[in-house]
Amino acid sequence: MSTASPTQTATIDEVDTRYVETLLGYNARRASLAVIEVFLKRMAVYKLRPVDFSVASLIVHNPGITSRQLCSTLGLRPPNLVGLVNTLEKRGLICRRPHPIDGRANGLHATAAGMSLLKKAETAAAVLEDDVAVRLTATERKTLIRLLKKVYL
Amino acid sequence: MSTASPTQTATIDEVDTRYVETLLGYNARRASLAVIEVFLKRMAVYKLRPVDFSVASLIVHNPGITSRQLCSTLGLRPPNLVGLVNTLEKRGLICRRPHPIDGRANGLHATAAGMSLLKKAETAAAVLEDDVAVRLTATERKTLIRLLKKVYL
DNA sequence: TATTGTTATACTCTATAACTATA
DNA sequence: TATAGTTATAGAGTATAACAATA
Repeated sequence: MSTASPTQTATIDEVDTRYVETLLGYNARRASLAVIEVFLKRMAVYKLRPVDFSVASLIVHNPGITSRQLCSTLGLRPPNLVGLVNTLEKRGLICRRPHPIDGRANGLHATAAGMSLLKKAETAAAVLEDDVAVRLTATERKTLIRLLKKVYL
Repeated sequence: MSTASPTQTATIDEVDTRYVETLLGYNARRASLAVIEVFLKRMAVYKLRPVDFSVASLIVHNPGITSRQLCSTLGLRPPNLVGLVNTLEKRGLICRRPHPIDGRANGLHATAAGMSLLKKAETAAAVLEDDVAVRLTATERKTLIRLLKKVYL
């Protein structure tokens, strides 16, 4: 009981976040945004947002991948991918080629410039992820990624 | 070298996602979106999006908290919080009261209806998080949350 | 002078409907 | 009839600038 004040007009000196911090969704979102924030700053020099980087990287590692396959893999809507691919193409990083089997589709391929940029970008990504995960040991980081996959895969 | 095809026109049967899946940022974002997707569906009955839930819950657990404190805690911009608080107030879930010390600020308080709704919503959140984390053991879930905090705190 | 809360507003991100060309 | 890619467009989310009231 003690000397309880009349609840009415309390002031909060330090916000009690204990409840929300028990939630997986809350923590996953906060961590995700923390990484993205650093990503945006560090990768600005390459003019690559997280989604651009994912798209370009998947094209590099999957020569001939189609837009449809990119959408399925990354959970994007086709109309929202068009602009991304157009921009990457205009920058000379990728090119559309006729699909060898399906006349409706285009195979997406990285250009030499695209492969060169992505190589640098992937190195930068590794560095920034090391920085973001500085409070985690190598083992903890592997564990974290393994457990995250169990949530969304 | 085997029978390598002229790289030019390959088709991708299965997308190779091994590289992006090594990235903490990629996995954190995918997991976050997976939880949010379920959250939106299950909490629609309470008309609470993740951000509404976080705001309302923090008000319940911190009677008299100010908008400014909510913004700092959740990483929101003040102009974007105004509408959220207005909506919660119009729904009769919270109320603004004059701040006991600072005449510029309002103390935010949950109404009886607000506390009642949040009690139900927090129960529903616990259930949906159990479902989302069904592939994780209780220990793994605790570990996951602990490691996520190491990323953003 | 600095801060809280607010309005107005712009920008980005995401979603839906509908069209074309091909399967 | 179904699917890949695209266009147009609407909606949601997030950002900055500027103002009144108070510290």
